[in-house]
Amino acid sequence: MNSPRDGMWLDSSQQQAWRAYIMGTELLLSRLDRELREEHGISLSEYEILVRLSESADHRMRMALLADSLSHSRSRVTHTIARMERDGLVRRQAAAADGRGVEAVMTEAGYRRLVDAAPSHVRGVRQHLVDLATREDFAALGRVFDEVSDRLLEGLPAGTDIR
Amino acid sequence: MNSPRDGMWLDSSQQQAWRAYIMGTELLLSRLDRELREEHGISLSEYEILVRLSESADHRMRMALLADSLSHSRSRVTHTIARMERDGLVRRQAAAADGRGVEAVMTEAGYRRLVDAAPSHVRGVRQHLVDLATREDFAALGRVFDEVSDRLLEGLPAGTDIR
DNA sequence: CATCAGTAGTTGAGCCGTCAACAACCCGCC
DNA sequence: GGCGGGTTGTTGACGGCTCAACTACTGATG
Repeated sequence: MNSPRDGMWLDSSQQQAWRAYIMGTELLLSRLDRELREEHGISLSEYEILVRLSESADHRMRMALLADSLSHSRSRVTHTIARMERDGLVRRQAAAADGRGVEAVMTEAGYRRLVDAAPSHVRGVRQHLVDLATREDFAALGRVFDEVSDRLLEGLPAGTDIR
Repeated sequence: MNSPRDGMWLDSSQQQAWRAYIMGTELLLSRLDRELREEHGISLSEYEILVRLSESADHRMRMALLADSLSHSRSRVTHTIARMERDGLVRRQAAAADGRGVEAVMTEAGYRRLVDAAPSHVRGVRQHLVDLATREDFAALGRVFDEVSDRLLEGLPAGTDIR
C-alpha cells in the first residue's frame, strides 16, 4: 500500500516505527503479564482464557474453539488448561456429542478470580496503552492489526492448527 | 455493556482494537520468528542482536548496552549470546576498561548470517505488517509505541535491569 | 459395515525466557 | 588504603510454548 518506489528496505520513519512497535510491545505485554501474576496469580494467557469462558454460554467451551478464538495452538491450550485445572480455575469435561471432544468449564473460583483481576488489569491496559494514544491513533492501531490477523489467518481457515 | 462510571472499562471499539492488537501481534511475531528459524536458523531476538552489533562501531557492544538497547533483561542477553557463541555468530571478549565488563563481538559468520537473512526478513515485515497499513496508520502505530516505551521505561532509567 | 482419511486432543522433549542468588569488580569517601 | 554500596554479568532452577508423534474417535465411501 505504500513504500516509495517499492524499495526493498524500510525507510527511516518506517524503521523507527517498527522498532518502537517491537520494543513497546515486548515491554507492554511483559508488564501486563507480570502485573497479573503478582497481583492475581494468573498469566495473561490464563486471563484471556477466563475472559473467553466468561463470555460463553454456560461458561464452557470446546478446546478447539478456545484455541481458535485466541489463535493459540491446541497444544498450548492443552497445557494452559492443565495448569488452570491444577489451580482449580477450570475443569475438563468430555463433550456430549463428540467422543473425541473436551470442554473446558470455568469453575466458581475461576469466575471469582476473573472478577477480582479485571479492574486492575483493565486499568493497566489503559494506563500503559489506551490512554496514551489519541482515539484516532488507537483506532488506527485496531485497523492495522485487524488486517494483520486476517492476512496471517487466511489460507489456514478453521480447524488448521496454528503454526 | 460498558462504562459504568465512564473510564473504568474499555468501550466496544477500544476493546475490539485491543483484542486485534494482542492477537495480531502474537500471530505476527511468531510468524516472523518461525520464518527466521526455518530459513536462516536464528530467532528473532538473535536477529535483532545481530542488527545492533552491525550498527555498532567495530561490530562490538557491551552486554549491558545491548540489553538496554533492546529492552531485554541482562540475563536474557547472557543466555542469547551464549547460544549465538555456540553457533559461532558472536564471540565474547573481556572489556578493556572495566574488569567486570564483557563485549559481544559479531564474527564474520555472524555478519554473513545477517546479510543473508535481512532481505527475506524485511520482506516478511513488509508483507505481514507495513504494506498492509496506510502510511498514516503506520505512523500512528509508531507514535503510540514510542509513547508506550517511554512511559514503561521511565522511573527505571539507565542501568536498571528490566523486570 | 469395514475401511480409512481426517479431526480432537494429549504428551513429552527441547528451547527460551524469568527470577533470585551470586561472584567479581568499580569508585567515592573517610 | 580499605569500606561499602552500586554495577556488571552469570548461573541454574523453573515455567510456558513449540514441535512432532501419538491415541482415540468420527464420518464419508465403497
